[in-house]
Amino acid sequence: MKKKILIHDIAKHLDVSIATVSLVLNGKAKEKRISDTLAERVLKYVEEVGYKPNQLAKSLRTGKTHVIGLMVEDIANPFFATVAALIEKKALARGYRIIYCSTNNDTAKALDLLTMFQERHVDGYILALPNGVEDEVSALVRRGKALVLFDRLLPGVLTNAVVVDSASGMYEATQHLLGQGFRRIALVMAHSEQTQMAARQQGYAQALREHQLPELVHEIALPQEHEQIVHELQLFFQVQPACDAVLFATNYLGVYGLEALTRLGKRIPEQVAVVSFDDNDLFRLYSPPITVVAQPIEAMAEDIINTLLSALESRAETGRIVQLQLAPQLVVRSSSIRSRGQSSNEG
Amino acid sequence: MKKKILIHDIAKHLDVSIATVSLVLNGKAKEKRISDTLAERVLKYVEEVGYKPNQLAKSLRTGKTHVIGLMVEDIANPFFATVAALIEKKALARGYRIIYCSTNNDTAKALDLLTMFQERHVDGYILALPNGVEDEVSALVRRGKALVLFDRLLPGVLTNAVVVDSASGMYEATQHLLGQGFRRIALVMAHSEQTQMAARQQGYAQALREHQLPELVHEIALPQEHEQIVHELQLFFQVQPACDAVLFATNYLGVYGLEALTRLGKRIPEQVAVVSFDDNDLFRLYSPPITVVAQPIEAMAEDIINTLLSALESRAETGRIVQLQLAPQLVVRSSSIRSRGQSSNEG
DNA sequence: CAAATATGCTAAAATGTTTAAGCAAAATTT
DNA sequence: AAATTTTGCTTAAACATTTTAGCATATTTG
Repeated sequence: MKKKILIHDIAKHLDVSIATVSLVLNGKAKEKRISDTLAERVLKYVEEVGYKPNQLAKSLRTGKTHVIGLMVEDIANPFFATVAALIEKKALARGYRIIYCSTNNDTAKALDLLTMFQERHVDGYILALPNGVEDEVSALVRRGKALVLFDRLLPGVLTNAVVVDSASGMYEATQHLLGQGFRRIALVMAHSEQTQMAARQQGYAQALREHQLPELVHEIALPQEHEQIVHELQLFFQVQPACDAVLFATNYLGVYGLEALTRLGKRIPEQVAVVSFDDNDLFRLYSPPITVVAQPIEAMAEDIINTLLSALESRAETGRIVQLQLAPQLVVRSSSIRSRGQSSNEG
Repeated sequence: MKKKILIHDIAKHLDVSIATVSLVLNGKAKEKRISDTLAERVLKYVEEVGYKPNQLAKSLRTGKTHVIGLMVEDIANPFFATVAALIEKKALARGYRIIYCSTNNDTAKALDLLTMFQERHVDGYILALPNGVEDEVSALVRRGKALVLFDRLLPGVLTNAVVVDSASGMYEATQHLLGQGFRRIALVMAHSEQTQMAARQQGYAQALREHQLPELVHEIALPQEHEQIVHELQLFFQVQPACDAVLFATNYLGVYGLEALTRLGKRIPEQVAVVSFDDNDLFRLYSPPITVVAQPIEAMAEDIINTLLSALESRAETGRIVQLQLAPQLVVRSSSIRSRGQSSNEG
């Protein structure tokens, strides 16, 4: 087992000071007037023996870890998993590592994790949070930490954010159903104060209001057992037989909803038309394919990491706040809704 | 902005030495004969001002970070995402943090990430690796690092591992199809030397051999564009019209496969029966529901973290190697296979 | 009562870097 | 030739802890 090689060993072998080696390695050779010949000798030897500085020591001294903390609702949720995968990839390419955690929408857990991120001295924060952590996040903002919220905002916290325009996405989806002739349109959403949830309901409500139709909202309390939720939805669809279409506010609600409808033997869209927020494999390949409000995941990831990195790099101009609102896209899939006999698979 | 409080500040305020505070905080008060009264005073004041030791300094000094590096193939793959979420949860409960990364089955990226893990001084490694990193992993094992492989082994590397018995899972699945009367059974797998892939093919091959039936294997080269893969599968199913059933070796291949079959308008199971390794929402809710070889994800996560933590804690007995092989479960879903009269939504 | 032991704490080294400040020699200016 | 500037490097402090070795004082033992 070869001993770990230190900067000290490099210096000794080359018969120079530790400082010299460090300066060369950090690209400050010119600035600090280390001669080119020596700088090259150092680099060559470092390469030769494969010396890698101890990151812990480095971080302790500089206060930078090159680690970004990413907090999502649930890493097993395809939306968050995909965003996380993309962010990780883009961050890695820019020299940053990601450490990610799921809050499961639990305020206490989110607080714990925020503390953990601070203990780990993450350089920046990317956060999709439950409500109830406003104070802690405000404190981070006040301390000038690089931070960007995504998916949802935090009421009363003014900081960088990248979100999707949920309201107009849901408005469009509702309009689409109305355009297809549906009149009793239900909305299934998570019981939550989160901003994106509220916006989705708002978009739905507005479209119905414009047609002077009543709202039919069902809120699911979370977290709950899978089986429990499906059961609750089955009951809802039985008690609410009048509804001829349903909107699901998130992809997991859509999945549960399809399961409930399948169990009840309801035919889609003849008995109930279905539209969900968020796309996924199931909706795309289900028969009939499910129309969705798709989020621009790739663009979100790009915007998130860009916003964070520019916040990180421009330590000086602390005032700057970037708030981006991206447009979701209605992906209409069941072309044969309300029309019979069409058996074509559209592209 | 309040200044960060240090152990030094605590010591000064209580008029004791830094060493005393540190010893008390690390539970060595008794051992080092710090009086109970003083120990309590320290703890009380620490609590009062909310002092938290700097983890970087601590790690630098002790060599422990309480961080575990988890490497998966793709965090956006539901199997890995779920395993990751469970491991994270269990690790957190035992005082460890997880930092995870996706290799995308890219050897170079995996090597990079292994280096990154070492630079970050992770205490332990949980790894689902592509081939080609045997030497580096062997080096880690030799250096006595706490490590556990999962999902797949690494040829020639003898160390802790938690895997599923892919061969018998696939054998059972193939037997199931044979029992249903299918005779031209194809296997779609990823082109890869990975042990779990080989085992899956082997299970399939054995079942066919026992019935003296020919193998019909199609290997997909990865990584490749989504669209490209689906297209390739469409071609396969057109060129291979003789096959009456198909096994997919992973969940993402199953998803692509369903997409290809849907586009070709093939009816399942009348024209082609489908079984996939790995479960997911799509297979469960597809109509008809898809039979799968489900992996015991919860048990895997539990075994993985237990194996790792005991490796971490028993630094002494370095010889001990734990290799677990878990049984997958065939979940038969399409009860009506080979029976007619499914009046489905042909619209 | 001297010697040995126990008690309760502290000084300082160690962890592995970065970087501000500074110093001698060489080069340039006056 | 003295003064000044530039060059090329080094010294040592700082980052925030843990932990070994040890030092007084108090207590017990012989």
